[in-house]
This record gives sequence, C-alpha cells and structure tokens, in this order.
Amino acid sequence: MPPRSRTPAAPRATRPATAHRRDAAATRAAILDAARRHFARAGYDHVGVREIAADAGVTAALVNRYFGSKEQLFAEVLASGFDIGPLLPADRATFGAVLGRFIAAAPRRTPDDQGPLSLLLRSAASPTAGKLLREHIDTHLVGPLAQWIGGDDAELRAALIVSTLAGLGVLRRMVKTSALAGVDEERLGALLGELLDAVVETP
Amino acid sequence: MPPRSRTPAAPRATRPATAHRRDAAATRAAILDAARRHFARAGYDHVGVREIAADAGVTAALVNRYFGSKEQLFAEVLASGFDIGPLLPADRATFGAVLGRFIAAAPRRTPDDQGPLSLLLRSAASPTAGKLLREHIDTHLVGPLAQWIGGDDAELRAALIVSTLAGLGVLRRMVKTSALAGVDEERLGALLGELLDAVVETP
DNA sequence: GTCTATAGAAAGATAGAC
DNA sequence: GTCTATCTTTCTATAGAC
Repeated sequence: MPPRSRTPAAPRATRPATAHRRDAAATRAAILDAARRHFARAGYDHVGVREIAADAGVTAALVNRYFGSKEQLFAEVLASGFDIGPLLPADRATFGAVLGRFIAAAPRRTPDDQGPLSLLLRSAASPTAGKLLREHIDTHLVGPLAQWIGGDDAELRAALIVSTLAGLGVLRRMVKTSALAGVDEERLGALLGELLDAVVETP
Repeated sequence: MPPRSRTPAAPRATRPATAHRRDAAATRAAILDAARRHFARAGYDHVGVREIAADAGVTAALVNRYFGSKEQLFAEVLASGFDIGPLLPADRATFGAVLGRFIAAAPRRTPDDQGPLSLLLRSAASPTAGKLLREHIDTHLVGPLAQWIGGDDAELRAALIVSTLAGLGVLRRMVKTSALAGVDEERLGALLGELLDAVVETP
C-alpha cells in the first residue's frame, strides 16, 4: 500500500483548478490521506488537526467540519484500513519464510514509517485511539490469521504472531534499538521466519 | 516489585509529622515513586505533572523544583529502573519455560500495569520519552540478554526476544485484544516458552 | 466550500510569598 | 521546603464571514 498521491482520485472536472479546489469529495480524500500518513508517522496524540489540514491544503476548521472530530477522523483512517489477508500464503510450508521476509523488508518499503503497523503501534498508548484499535485488530488481523491457522489454540497462536510482529515493530521503528538498526535483512527475515513457524507448528 | 508505600523510608525523625512533611529526601522519593506508577499506567504523554504531584502529596511546582522538568523526572524513573538480569536462568535448557511462565503471569502479578514493560510500551510513542528509552533498553535489556545468549547473532537474537515480549505486552495490556484477554496462563506460558527457545536455539 | 478569528481547556514551567 | 498564582503555549472545536 504505497502512499497515495495528494492529487484527488477522479472528481468531476467541472470547475477550473483555482486556489480553492472547491471539490468536497476530493478535499475529503486529501484530508483522509494526509491523516493516515501523519497518524502512522507520529501516532494519534502527536499530530494535530492543524498539521493534517495543512498537509491536505486546507485549514483545521474544514477537517472538523468534514469529520466532526479528530477521533472520528482517526476512526475513518482505521476503517479505510489494513488487512493481513493478502499476506497469507496458500502454502502452509512457506508461511514463516514469506511473512518473515515481508516484515524484515518493511522499513525499506515504507521508510517513513507510514505502514499500518506504525499506525497501530504509535497510537496504541492513546486511550482514545486504543479503543478504536482493539476492534480493528481483532477483526482484520487476529481473526483472519486464526482462521488461516485453524485447529486448537488458533486464536492464541494468531495473537502471538501478531504480537511478535508488533513487538518487532516497536523495537525496530519506535525505540530504534541499536541491535536492529543496521541488521542484515536476510538474516532477520530468516530468523523471524523460524520463529513464526514455531508458533504455527508447535503441537 | 510492589509499589512502595508513600511513607518515607527512613528519614531522620527530628521533626513532627505536621501537615507539611518538610523532608526533602522523603518527598523526592515519594514523587519518584508516584511518577513511576503513573508513567507505567498511562505513558509519558498521558500523565501530567500535576497528577503525579497530587499522588505524592505535593504540588506541581515542587516536582519541577526537584527534577527540573517532566522529562528529567522520566529519566530518573528509568534510571531507577529495570533490568532483565534476574530473569536469566543459570540453566540454558529452562530458558523458555522460565521466562515464558514469568511473562505469562505478569498481569496477575501487577494487575494495574505498573511493571517496567508497561512503562516502556506506553511511552515508546513519545518523541521525548522514546529518546531516553532507547539507551536504557540497549543497556539493560538487550545487552545483558545478548551476553547471556552468546555466539553468532547474539544481539539480533536478544533483540528478537525483547521484541517478542514487548509485542505480547502491546497486544495483551495495551490493545487488550480479545484472543489474549481470558487466555489460559499455562497454555500461553508454554507456547511462549517454545517460541523463545526457538529464537535462542536456531542454528 | 472554505476561511478567519476565537473560545475554552489543559499542560509545562516559573516567580515569589510564607 | 512548600505553596499560590500566573505566564505561555498548544490544542480541539466552533461561530460566523465570504
């Protein structure tokens, strides 16, 4: 999921592009996109409505007019959200290898920490955002993963996997611990893959 | 580490216990203790100096007088901190089992989320606190663990273990994902143990 | 549809009285 | 050694002009 361009997707082009865009749908989309990037970068508490608005080329008043409040804006960002589905390989034997490589490479794909995991982690400490996060994680991450794993303890195993990825994200991207800073991507991916397989395959 | 009582430890008892305690050392300790509890409970950003002060029985002005700023107060809380040393078993074969059980039981030991891990996680998103956290994690968690593990990739493995524990904490105590809410402690400890051993023992 | 201006709340920090 | 009072900043949210 690369960051969408700030340019509106496909609005009716009935109006010339003046200083004011005056296209509700496009403006709304721009705000939502800016919000997603900023929330992922800094977390719910550390980004202001002004900042998001400025990035979307509007003022803070308009953000609240469209979304009601900062909290509702965050809720919509989540809803426009993220899903683990596409990451689940058809072949069970390659699970660890595929997911491990994918996660290990994440910082290279989205260097500015704009990924969904950053969004999750950076906002989890907030009482307001945390409430919204819980439901989304259960529905879109743990749930599908548990179903894919199947069998006994599927939910527990799924939660452990998600938590492993979350923890790695915390240390790597938030704390930026030195041991993970310049780590070899291949090596990390391999080790992580073994670990993930251990969770899925343990009797 | 149960929360110390608010009563001063062992000050010179030259002065009667009036409404004002007027014992600098005891007051300082009370503030530090209150700070530790509140930072662990809510994270650096979500607790105010006023709150900590009130809990310690003083006013916000005094907190700043003693510690200079909220940031310096947090730094002292970290310094009075936490260490993984005591958790490392002498016997390598029992590593996963011991640590797994210990972590699985953590919420029961400190139901109010006052443990060091909570402190870490709830403050990791803060730019101010995060800076201080990094050094401490490297020095007091990853470092000792890497030394204990030894061999190739010791630092990477140690970081993976810490991240696993951190991730579990995120999902269990912050997000409170439903799959981990009422989980059987034994089962979680066992599964976690296998996972931890996998990180240490993988070739 | 978008902006300016501002209300209202909360937080960190400081000055100075006692 | 501790408190009261206040300054300053920052943020969300809203009212109303254009």
